[in-house]
Amino acid sequence: MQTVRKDIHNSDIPVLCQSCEARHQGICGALNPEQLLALAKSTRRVRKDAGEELLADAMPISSYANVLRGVVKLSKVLEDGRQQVVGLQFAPDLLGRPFAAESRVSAEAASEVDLCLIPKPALETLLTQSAALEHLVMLQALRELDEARDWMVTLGRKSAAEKVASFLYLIATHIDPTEVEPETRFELPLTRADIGDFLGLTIETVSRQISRLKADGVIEILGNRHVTVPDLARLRLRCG
Amino acid sequence: MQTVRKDIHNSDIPVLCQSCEARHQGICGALNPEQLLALAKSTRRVRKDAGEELLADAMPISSYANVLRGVVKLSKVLEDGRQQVVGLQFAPDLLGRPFAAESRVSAEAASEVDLCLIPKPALETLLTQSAALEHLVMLQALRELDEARDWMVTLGRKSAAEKVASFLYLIATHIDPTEVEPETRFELPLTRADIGDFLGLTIETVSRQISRLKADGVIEILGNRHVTVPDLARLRLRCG
DNA sequence: CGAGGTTTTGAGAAATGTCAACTAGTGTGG
DNA sequence: CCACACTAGTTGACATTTCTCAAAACCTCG
Repeated sequence: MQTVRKDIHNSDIPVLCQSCEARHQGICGALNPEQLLALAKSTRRVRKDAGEELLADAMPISSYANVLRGVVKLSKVLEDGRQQVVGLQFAPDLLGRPFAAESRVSAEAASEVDLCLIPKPALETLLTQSAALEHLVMLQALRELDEARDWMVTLGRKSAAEKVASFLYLIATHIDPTEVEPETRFELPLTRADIGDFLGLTIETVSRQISRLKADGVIEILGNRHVTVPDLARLRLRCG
Repeated sequence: MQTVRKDIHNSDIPVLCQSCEARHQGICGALNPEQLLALAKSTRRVRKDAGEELLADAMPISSYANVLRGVVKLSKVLEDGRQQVVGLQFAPDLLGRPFAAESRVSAEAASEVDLCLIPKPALETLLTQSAALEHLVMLQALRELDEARDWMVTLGRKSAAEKVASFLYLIATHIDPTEVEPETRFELPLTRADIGDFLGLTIETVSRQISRLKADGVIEILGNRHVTVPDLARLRLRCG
């Protein structure tokens, strides 16, 4: 069987890629061992601290990157400084807009993140060679489109209370890439300011709604960031 | 030269496709004459009136469709009935979520529209055969993602006045698929209720903001739908 | 011309934003 | 290891925006 053969011939697979999330669920899963080996020659693993800028709006892109750990915040800024977070990326998403000379968003490490940098030409060469890879990239784009549209409903039609509940639910269901089940305990990867920019609310309104959820027993909070959700269904009910 | 040859051999191209927008700027441009001919055998042109439902959320999809004329409204509805328009499609967009068994949005003709229906299996067969076609479909998905993210900024961070101005600007720049320049006179393809659902506002707020733009001389309105924008730069300024 | 639906306008209510003060974490240097 | 300083988060009072409900005006179409 193919899958067994693959495991037996694990030595074909670059060491760094062997346990890599991107190979199992991310775009590298589309590559055969030779392609993976060729790609691994030009990739580079880097760790970024929370707050570091990864990609600036309207700046030329030199690299794509697989998100291996942590959360990346994608945002757009109006001339007068108003900011909107337009997406979050979790492992094993591919970071960077394919087939564009420059980014249309800015990307920032929301938490500490590990990235696998892929030089732009390396990925684009592979994309022309592998229809399977291009297909996976398209599927990610379609998934991000679905997520963006879901979020538009939250931004346009939900109350502040529903927005905050929706955000917490989103994090619970996405924070752990290896786990299919939502998490009941997690660290918030975003500051209150970031949450506000994601939800189209002020920092104060976010804080008040979190306090309310806490008072109502829907969530527990330890320190500022550590959240426990005793009953996910109850949180889900608050999402509108 | 390829392009000249193509024009000389126009007889290879199905009659209905010859003047079709989708062949020039849409996804059919990726097909060679044989593929186009094969596809044309199973496509069907239909006209839909404003308000007709084209695709229901969570319903199985049997067809894709090229939008040839008019405006299609994509929307999502919350359990309690709150609605959010998550996108508008203009000619020559492809309607329908590729590689999904069911739609995640509902689609409705916002104005009278002409569609070229493509049976799901026909398009999906072609997609596996033509990397060029899949590439165009991906580019449309990426463009829609960019548009969705732009709109998230409008939904999350703009005032009601800026939202309405942004909407009018969007229509002015997209209503005519053959024209690169924004239009200064056009028919609004959406009712006030639809505009409200697109902007996350009530019908009354939309109306008030339109009245304000009219009073300020930024736009002129004849009847309920016919809009003239004497100075697009002035409208652009109101978009925030 | 009239009926039905759509749009506009007004007045008051509710939600969210703003500004300011206060509190609680977090990290650093003695 | 503790104390201090700094940043992030919370809470309160008030302002502003947007929503809600109601009525009137306006189109569109038969």
